[in-house]
Amino acid sequence: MKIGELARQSGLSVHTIRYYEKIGLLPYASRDLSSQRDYDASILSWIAFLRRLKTTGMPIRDMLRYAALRERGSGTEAERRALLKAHRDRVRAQVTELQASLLALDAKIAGYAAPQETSQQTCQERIDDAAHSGRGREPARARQARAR
Amino acid sequence: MKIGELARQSGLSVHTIRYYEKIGLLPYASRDLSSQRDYDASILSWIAFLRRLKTTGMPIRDMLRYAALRERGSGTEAERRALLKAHRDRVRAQVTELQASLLALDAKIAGYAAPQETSQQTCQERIDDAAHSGRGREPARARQARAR
DNA sequence: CCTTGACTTCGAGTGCGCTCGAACCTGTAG
DNA sequence: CTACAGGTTCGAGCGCACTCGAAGTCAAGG
Repeated sequence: MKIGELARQSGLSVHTIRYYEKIGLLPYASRDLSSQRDYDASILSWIAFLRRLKTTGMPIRDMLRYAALRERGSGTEAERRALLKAHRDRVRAQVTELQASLLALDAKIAGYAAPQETSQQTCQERIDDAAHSGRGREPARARQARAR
Repeated sequence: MKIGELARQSGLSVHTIRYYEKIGLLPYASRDLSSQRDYDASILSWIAFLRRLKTTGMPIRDMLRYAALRERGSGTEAERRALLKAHRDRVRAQVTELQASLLALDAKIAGYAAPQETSQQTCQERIDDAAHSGRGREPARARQARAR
């Protein structure tokens, strides 16, 4: 499988695949006669796993640690396992945090009365949301910077 | 409250507070005689809310939209509500995805036998993890780039 | 009077994870 | 033969969200 095909099948861009190889996330791919990368389909499951790590928020430098252990092969299982366990714990904590935030968001949304369903405006400011409590400050100041 | 105190109480750095004001996430703070920012304690709940949005992965440009609506005051409730609902849906989807990933991680970890508890090395490679399946590729290539 | 420390503005720098473009090579189809 | 679709390497650039440093102001304490 050449790089374009792998890109199609894996969902990574060709650029990203080469980038991943360069930094060591993907093993150095063997090249054919004209030095084009030739991939085995088995790489797909590794990429899928990398995607899992990525979507769960693992930084690349940690994926690199795992990838290096994998490259080293057997004898590194305990370490890989420990790495994943630590990551799993972080993900669990993150899920817990997100769930708490969901409750907070639900409450906040409920605070903004229903839009058509019941009434138009009720007790929004009871939840918090009081931006204008201060004195008359500079009204028309430029005050934008980046904010693209 | 001066900026240093707000930094202490909010957990943001002084630099970040000024940055947030500059881009419009925090309202322009009134200044005292020597043009030092003077904050009302009520800003703390707004910062706490911003933190919620941030920890749930909302990009700053979206927080800016919300902040702008808040600044405009009443009449923007429906829009704010819609914004939060859309965000909540994304967070929910993310939680679902993370939970699926947790299952995958659990399975992967289980694949790496127990470290002391049962045996030392069992059926790791059945799960996937076969880095070395190819031909003899360049063994000692430089191949590091960034990877800080 | 002088130091200290907290504040001010401004613009530049950082770390991450890509993303892109330039310049070049190669195999196949028309 | 030529065009073209793919591939190659290399280094530069980008978007995000800060983070920092320089140079200056100001009020209170010794």
